[in-house]
Amino acid sequence: MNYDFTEIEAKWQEYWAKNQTFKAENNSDKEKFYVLDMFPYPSGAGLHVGHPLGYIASDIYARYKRHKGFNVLHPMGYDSFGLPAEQYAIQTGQHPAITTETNIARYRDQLDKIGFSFDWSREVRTSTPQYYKWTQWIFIQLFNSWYNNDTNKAEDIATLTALFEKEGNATVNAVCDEDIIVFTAEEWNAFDTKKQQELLLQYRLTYLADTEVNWCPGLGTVLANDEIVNGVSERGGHPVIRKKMTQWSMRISAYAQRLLDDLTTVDWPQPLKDSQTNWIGRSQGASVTFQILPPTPSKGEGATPGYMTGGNNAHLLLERAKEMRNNPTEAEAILWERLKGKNIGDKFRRQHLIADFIVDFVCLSKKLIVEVDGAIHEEQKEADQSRTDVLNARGFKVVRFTNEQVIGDLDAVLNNIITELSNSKEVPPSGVRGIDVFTTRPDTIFGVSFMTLAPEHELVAKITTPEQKAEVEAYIEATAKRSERERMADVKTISGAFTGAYAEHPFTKEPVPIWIGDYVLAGYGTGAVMAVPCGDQRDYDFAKKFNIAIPNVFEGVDISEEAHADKDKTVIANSDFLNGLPYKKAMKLAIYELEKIGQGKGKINYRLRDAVFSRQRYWGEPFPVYYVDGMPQMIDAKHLPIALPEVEKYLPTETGEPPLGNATVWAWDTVSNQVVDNSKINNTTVWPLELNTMPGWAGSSFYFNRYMDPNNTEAIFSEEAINYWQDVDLYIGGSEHATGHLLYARFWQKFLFDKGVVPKNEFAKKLINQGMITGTSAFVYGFGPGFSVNVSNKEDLQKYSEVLEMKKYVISKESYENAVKGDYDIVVKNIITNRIKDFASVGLVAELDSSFDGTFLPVRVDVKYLIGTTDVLDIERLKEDPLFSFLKKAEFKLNSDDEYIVGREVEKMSKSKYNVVSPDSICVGYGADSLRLYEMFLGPLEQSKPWNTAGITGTHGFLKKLWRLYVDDNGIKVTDTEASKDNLKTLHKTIKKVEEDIENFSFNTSVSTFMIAVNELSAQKCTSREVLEALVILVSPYAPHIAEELWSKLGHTNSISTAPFPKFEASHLVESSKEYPVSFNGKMRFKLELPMDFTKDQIEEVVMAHEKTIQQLAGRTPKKVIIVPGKIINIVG
RNA sequence: GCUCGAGUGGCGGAAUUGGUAGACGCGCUGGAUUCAAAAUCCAGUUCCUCUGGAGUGUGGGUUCGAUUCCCACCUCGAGUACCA
Repeated sequence: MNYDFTEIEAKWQEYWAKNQTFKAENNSDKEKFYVLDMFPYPSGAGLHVGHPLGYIASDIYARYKRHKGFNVLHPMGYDSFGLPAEQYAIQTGQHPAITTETNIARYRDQLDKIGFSFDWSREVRTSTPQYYKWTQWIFIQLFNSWYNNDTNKAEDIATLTALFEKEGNATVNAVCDEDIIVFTAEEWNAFDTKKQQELLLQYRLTYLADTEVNWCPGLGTVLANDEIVNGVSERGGHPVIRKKMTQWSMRISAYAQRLLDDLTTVDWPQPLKDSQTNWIGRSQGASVTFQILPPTPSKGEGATPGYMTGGNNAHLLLERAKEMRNNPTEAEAILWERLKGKNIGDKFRRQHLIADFIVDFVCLSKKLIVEVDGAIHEEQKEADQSRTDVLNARGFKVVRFTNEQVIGDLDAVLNNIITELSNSKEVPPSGVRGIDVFTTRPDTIFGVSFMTLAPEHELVAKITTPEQKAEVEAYIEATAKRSERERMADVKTISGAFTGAYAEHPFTKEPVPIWIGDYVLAGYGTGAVMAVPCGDQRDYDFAKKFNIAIPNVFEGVDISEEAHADKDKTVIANSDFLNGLPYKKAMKLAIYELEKIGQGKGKINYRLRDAVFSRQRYWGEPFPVYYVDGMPQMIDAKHLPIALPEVEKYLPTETGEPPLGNATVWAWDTVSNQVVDNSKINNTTVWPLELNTMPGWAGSSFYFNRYMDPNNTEAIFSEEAINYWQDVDLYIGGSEHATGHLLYARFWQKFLFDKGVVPKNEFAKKLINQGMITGTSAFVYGFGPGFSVNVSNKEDLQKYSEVLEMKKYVISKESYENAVKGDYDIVVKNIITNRIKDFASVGLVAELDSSFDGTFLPVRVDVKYLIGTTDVLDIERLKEDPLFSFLKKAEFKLNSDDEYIVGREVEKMSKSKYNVVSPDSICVGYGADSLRLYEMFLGPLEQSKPWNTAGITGTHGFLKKLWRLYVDDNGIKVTDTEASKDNLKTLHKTIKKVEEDIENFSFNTSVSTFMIAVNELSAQKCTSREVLEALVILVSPYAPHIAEELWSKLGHTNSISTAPFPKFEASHLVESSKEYPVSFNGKMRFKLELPMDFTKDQIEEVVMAHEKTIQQLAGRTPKKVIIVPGKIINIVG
């Protein structure tokens, strides 16, 4: 009986499916064990052999744990919302749900063929309403929560409103927006509902806000930071620009510290932890306020600061303002005649830039804006209102007059303006406000010799002096033009400009010049730094470039060449009260002193930003949100799920709204509590629904919990289920999820933990990153058109290309390698000669052009055209493939065996490199068990390693050998004969090693161990049931099909999957003698068999008398003899 | 640049607390079996100036003894990108 893997594997896969062998019970007396694979996105390309690597490892572990008596949860499902299906839908019109369904079916088919022990009754898909009902549910929970810093956890929003009602927000210690206003309980209670909702949004854990987002025009959506790689989108590689949009955000920053701290409590790979630590980017230091000095007469000629009030786009609007000034309307002209100079007591300016608006007239000292409008339309009113709001926010009062008023009754208008002017208080110069900076080195505060603001900093326009205005504006314009990518790529060029303004050093009271420079990022900290050139290389370089002083505040440190950024062993000098103190003490004291004068305090800063949660896409979870007067409202959880609506097309609408804007049935009826036709929107009971959808990471941030009770329709999961399964014991997946999925999932888990929904603060105890399997591409080496030919007319040119077309050559790798070195072998020389003859035959004079480097060209061919597992190319089949039609006429130069051997090179496995090997073809040729063993055998799980199909004959051969140990031509040959000592020794050695290996996730070495065991037992001609029955259980996690088959042949009627793992007994490994290695000066020279119970002295006696020892020593007397009984003998001398 | 990981035969890799470097497999070579091939089995396979010697990226160190520990450097891979 031969090992017929095809039949065996089909048989057992059917058996497992039919008997639900791997169904996990939520009620069990057994100890639980949860093994999880990272959620796959079912892509259209299907699996290649690299994908199942992690699945095989986790499956082995899951099966092992079942043998060890655990109740194992080992589920699988699909993260099925996502961009590729939607992109495909846009191109073809095919509904993404259909594409997704097809892809999943293919995935499932491939997975089934590898024999995984998944509990398929628990399968989930993020794109089904039954699943995303709970994604929406969690979103609502986040909306209804705020983060209380005092209790250090998320709490229901009701506890916050209760506080507001009682004592306002002054005493609330919450994670919230930066720009909150302070209000009392009375004020809160007096606010209307809309105002209250607005204020609450600043506290909610998911909130709607205007945020600078990464907008990707190519994909028509915003992207999270982790979805951008090198300044372009991760998917598709489209450019990304910064844009301000109203978006849902997740207040993940509230959890920054806990996400960092709890990394120490999980057993995850260090590089992964490092990358999260990095991403969170905690830095401890102080925030320090520098007062801005009023301009001194010598510097500013008495000019009042605060003249520059433009916003970020000032440089673009200035031209327009000039133009408008030159072309005033009639009413504007009349009014300006009366306002200009100081005709009515205060100085007015016209067509002045404030924020991003050009206002008609402004009195800066009184912060009064006068606007003259033409005919007023309804829409214009709305726009004007929002403009007024912005200006009000900047402290300006806006009065409006119509053209008619100005022309008709100018005096009344002027009186009105004079009244407003007298009402408004004198505005203090902006100099009294300070610049806030964050620094990690408050100990070096006496080394500050300048300050640098980001060019985008809002203060820049306010403090720049008239003298410096032109330079500063030119610089801002120049940096604005540089794209984000350029700025990132070029960190060497130091640039900046002086604002002309000065700040006051908090301790020395010395003036500190304020510069702007693009090495300061607007998005980090406060967008401003106190520059300490002696202690920071960037500040140092900047100071050198612009000739700014570099005071040294370090004792005994030379800073003539570069800054001294070291903290340890640094002693502070030239720093008043900090003199002589080491770094840590100086830091504490500096903060203490800053606090004393009210100009600073200790602060911890995080790089982690709140996560943008809106996507302008169709194929994602809809938000359970509708809008009343522009304020978002949650739909009650009992009406979930809010199903994704049907749309005509999957593109943004003509007005630029997200694809859901195309839906005609997408409004919320608050009476019937259902989604209704848009035509019913009446803004009283029927309201518009949210048009954005959720990002890809929403559904994958809690799926591991949903698997515990995936079909529950009443709750996200039952309490019994979550309390039994608790968390994931082993999580296996790729390292590419380090800062995306794994950070967001931890965030949601902590939130759900705070809310008492889950019992564990972290969802996965142990995590392993499996390495990549790379492909081995196949190359042939073409001989290109490296000839210079005298071509004088069109006809010649025609002939020239005909000759080139007529014959193409593919040379061997050796010929190629020599040829590129300029060393032409006989084959190449012949080709050249023939080629020249060919040209001559049509009357052309040709000559080899050795300077042309495309003469010899490696070309990738598909690895499926290699014969068997060899490197021999099947030229005929290759030539039939239209993809390789360019080789159709090529003449392949064969070797002496009449074969063409391709060159191989290791590269990433990808379709475009023609090196993809699919698991299906391996299963057909060698079987799933061979594939499983081979994937493990390739090398350590965590490392990346190249795939080479040829090697699979090794594990396949092993399985055949294993089979023959149990079965011969007459069937099963196992007997009840007693096991020999050697049999037991081999068995128990194997049990010990395999158990240790699995526990250490060292699967490659246990495959070797099996091979050794089978080799030994075959040599011993072992037929003992006792030994062979144990062996088949050991092998079963790795090669489950053959194990089941042999198990049943051994007479068992149940599945092997829960058979108890054999118990290791050390007694079988006890040896009576040891073959000692005898070394001389640490080099092993010969071996010596000695009894185990020999003492050191006995060993020394025998060894010293040994003839080989005498020969080695050649008369010398050893200085020392090291003997470690049971280990080694080393003779020194 | 910074952080992390890795460098061992022709190839994938093994060596558990510092104790026989190259297990196991691929490939290759030779042999057996066969009309022949496949399959299977047996033997060999780190290198060299080969009764000996050298050798785990390079150079140094600690040790009786180093792939393993320490220092410096080189190469490759991954992550990150002016984070104050």
